[in-house]
Amino acid sequence: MKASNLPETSLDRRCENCPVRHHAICSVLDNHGCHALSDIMVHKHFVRGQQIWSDDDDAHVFAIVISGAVKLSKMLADGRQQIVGLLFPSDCLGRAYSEKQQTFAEAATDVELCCFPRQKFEDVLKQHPEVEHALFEKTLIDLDSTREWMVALGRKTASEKMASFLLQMSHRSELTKCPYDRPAPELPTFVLPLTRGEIADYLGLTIETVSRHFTTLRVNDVIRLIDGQTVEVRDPAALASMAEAKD
Amino acid sequence: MKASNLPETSLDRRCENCPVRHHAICSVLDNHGCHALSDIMVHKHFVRGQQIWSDDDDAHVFAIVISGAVKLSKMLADGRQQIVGLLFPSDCLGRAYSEKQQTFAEAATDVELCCFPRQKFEDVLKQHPEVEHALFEKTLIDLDSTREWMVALGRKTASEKMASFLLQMSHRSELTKCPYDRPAPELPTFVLPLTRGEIADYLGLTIETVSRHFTTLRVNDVIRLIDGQTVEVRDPAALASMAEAKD
DNA sequence: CGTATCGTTGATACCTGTCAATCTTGGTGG
DNA sequence: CCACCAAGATTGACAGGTATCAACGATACG
Repeated sequence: MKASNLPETSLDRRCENCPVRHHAICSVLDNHGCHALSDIMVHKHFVRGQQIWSDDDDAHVFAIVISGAVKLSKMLADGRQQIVGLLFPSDCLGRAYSEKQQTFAEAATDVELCCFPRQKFEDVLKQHPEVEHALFEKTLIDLDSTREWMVALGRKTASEKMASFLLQMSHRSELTKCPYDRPAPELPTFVLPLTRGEIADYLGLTIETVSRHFTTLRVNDVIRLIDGQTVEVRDPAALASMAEAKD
Repeated sequence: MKASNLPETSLDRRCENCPVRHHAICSVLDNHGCHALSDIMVHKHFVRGQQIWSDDDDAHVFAIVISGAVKLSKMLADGRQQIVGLLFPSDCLGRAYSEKQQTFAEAATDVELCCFPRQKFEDVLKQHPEVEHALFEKTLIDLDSTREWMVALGRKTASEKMASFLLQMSHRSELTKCPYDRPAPELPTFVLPLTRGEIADYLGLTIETVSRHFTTLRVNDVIRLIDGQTVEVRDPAALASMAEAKD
């Protein structure tokens, strides 16, 4: 799908009502200090598959994910692709202090972003060191999880990668659920934000291998595929043990 | 090799004479401001193979690499290992703002470190925002190169990985050479800081595969192995083209 | 209802891992 | 000085996991 340089709607949404107000880096600001950000903020919507920026675009935007999922990817000259990061609500999007983006960014689902002009955003970072510090800590956590994923890419088998991925998605979906929504112990269920091809690009596998392992997990009753995108984890313990050791 | 909790010599070295003074994060401080760091600094030596900290150690040390190479790695329960980062002079070592290390750190060669107690180092970061900013920018660069390496782990073939690794080592060695040392155009030559097994753990391959590809590169006259650890790149262009596309 | 996209399944090939033997190198001690 | 040994590196034979190529099925959409 094609990118549009000037994406769609621009809502005037108040920070006080923002669903990620208390989880994103702006949580270190009080409502007054938050004006520094809200003054330069623009909300934008992207539809599934829409490019947010491309590899060699100038890095003139910085954003916070409000809803949906964004995939960061890199490509080799011959088209092989690797997804190097998945971003969910409250995560930050964009490379501060660089003139160039180093990755592609694409909406994996429909996405709502809180966007800032990068230059102005960096001015805010300078004026509000506590925001820069929050962004720094988030970056350190990103680096930790990126390194964790390197172990999967370099050392895990296909089925271990699949199990690790499904666990990761399962945990991520728990975070966004309100605990009061699930009073009783149910089986973890979530909607995959990626197609089979994207999962393959995330795991360093092919579509066919991903599909085959979905089938294996299904026939072994570890998961149930409710509609191809919706996964119910029927045996969380099995999935967890598969993530680190061969079955 | 075993770790020693209190590594060896503690030199009293002046920052002014430090070989990484103008490349590490302390370069943003003038000689006066540098006292904040030098007051809490201790130089330590580690021999090749010595553990600097282990996976579940408390993160009570932060350091700058002065000489040598450090490998950061992660392990799976069954012993499979993945090197997630290589650190060279002027690079930073240690996880700020975390109580726990998330990786192993081991001296890949004999190493000299400029060590700080983490808590005191974080105090310096608080008092000198320009140092925290420098560390933040270094962390962003780390994240960029980590993501770049994910592409290699997930999507490149063994020979592409080998070529990428050798190019990376070649470029890194150029950085540490004084330009005046090599007035004439010579073939790039460098000493590998890693054993075959460590290279395998970095590339997500086995020792045997690494060794076979070294042999292939040698018989194709792309590289020359001077003594097993010392590599002369006889055909840099071929190496560069191998790094991204199958031969 | 045709078409496009995505996903599944099958047959086969090949790259890399595994297992094992041999070679090289460096260090140690008789 | 040389024999011996340990660790690392190389090479070979073989197996297996994943990629590749291809066909088919499912779903959504106009």
